[in-house]
Amino acid sequence: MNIKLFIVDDHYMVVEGIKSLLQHEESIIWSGNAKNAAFCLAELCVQEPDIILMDINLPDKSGIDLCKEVKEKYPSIKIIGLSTFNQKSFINKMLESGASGYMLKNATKEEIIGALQIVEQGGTYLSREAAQLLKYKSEIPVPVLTRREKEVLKLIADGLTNTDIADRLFLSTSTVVTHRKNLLLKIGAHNSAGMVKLAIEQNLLSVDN
Amino acid sequence: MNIKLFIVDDHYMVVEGIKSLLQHEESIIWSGNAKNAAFCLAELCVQEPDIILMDINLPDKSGIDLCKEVKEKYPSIKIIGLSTFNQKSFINKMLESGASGYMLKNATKEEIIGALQIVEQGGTYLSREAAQLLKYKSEIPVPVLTRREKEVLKLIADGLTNTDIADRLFLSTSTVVTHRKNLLLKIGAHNSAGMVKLAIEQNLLSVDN
DNA sequence: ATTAATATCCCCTTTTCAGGGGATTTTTTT
DNA sequence: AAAAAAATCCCCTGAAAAGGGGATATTAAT
Repeated sequence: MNIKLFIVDDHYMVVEGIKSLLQHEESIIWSGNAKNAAFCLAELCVQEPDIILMDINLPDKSGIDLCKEVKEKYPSIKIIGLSTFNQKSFINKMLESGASGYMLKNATKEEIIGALQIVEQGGTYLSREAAQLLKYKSEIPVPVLTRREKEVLKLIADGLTNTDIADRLFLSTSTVVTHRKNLLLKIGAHNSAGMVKLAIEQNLLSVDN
Repeated sequence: MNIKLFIVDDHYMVVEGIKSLLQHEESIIWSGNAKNAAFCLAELCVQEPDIILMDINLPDKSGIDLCKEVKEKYPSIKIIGLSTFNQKSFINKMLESGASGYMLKNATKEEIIGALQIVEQGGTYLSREAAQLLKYKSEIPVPVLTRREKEVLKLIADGLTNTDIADRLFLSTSTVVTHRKNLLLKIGAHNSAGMVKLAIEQNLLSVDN
């Protein structure tokens, strides 16, 4: 069974590497590649592949959002997330967005081919590392924060006092304190300093880098 | 002038991609590749390349440390850091460790070749993004923390109180408070919550993920 | 040996936060 | 419409942090 493969990744050397690794595989047909989400969507109008290897960090849109969009418009296309990050939150988000797999960029040629075959047959592929990560951390649920809680958390992490935050959000200080308490409970921290770190680790908060 | 090129990266598709992109370049000779620091060092005993493209996140040792080690043992080998991260701290550390350049994995074939030529001629290559980053943020020096400050910072971020930290480190609470004040000053934060986020952004603190 | 940097520790005051309790109103979900 | 969730706001208390000042001892660099 031939698999038409498409790659979305702004890392040319990754695209070229996969092409090269798979060039002698007769069951895999090169469908194309795109360096960002927009080009990918434009290409899919012309020709639908069977499987997309999709980098999760694209320059113009997250792979997670692109995955959702592709699955809505082209439900039969299967998607494998591709990343250097072995983080549960990314893995979960990709799977929840409709991806059929998650592969790290350290995958060997054999692993790539194996993943493609599993996914083409309707299965779900997780790299060894990804599977391991989900196994050990599956008992620690990531808390669900309300919209307001997220706002307050961000401002706490920016170093604002309760009074500052109240002014910023046009609230009473009491309200902010309540949100802060709820955040501490949900995130499982004893104080705000510790909570900021945990929130970042749980991907509840993003950092500039 | 022929350049003997060696690559250190655990991402097979990256290695293969670069090989494939450069296969028709007559001035570039394939010296070899290694998937981690140990294999790299073993290969260098046998044959010295002119330039090493070195991933900064290796499985067994950071590229920064490997860079230092290689420059000490083989001063004539030139090193270009290779990464998906465009972060000032990584760039600075690689350059300080003796690297002659920093390249992102989104580099085109032309950019790779250009980088190799510049570095082979004794210059320093920075990708556009890296150069841009250093330009705009060059006025914000990353603070240098003392050994003790780093210890205290870590424990603050773990959510410990001053008293807890003092007990942990066998110090007076006053001492911990002094370190905490100095950290706030150095990192430019108004309180501990904000400081934790800034410290992570400035790569003064690492997070589990 | 001298100087500079780091580490250690203290005083005081004020501000801020965290813990515990409570409630009503508004919005969303069923 | 009813129930659930979110948002809002308050009371009190004590703990903790932040701001300002100071100092000496130890270690590292010159």
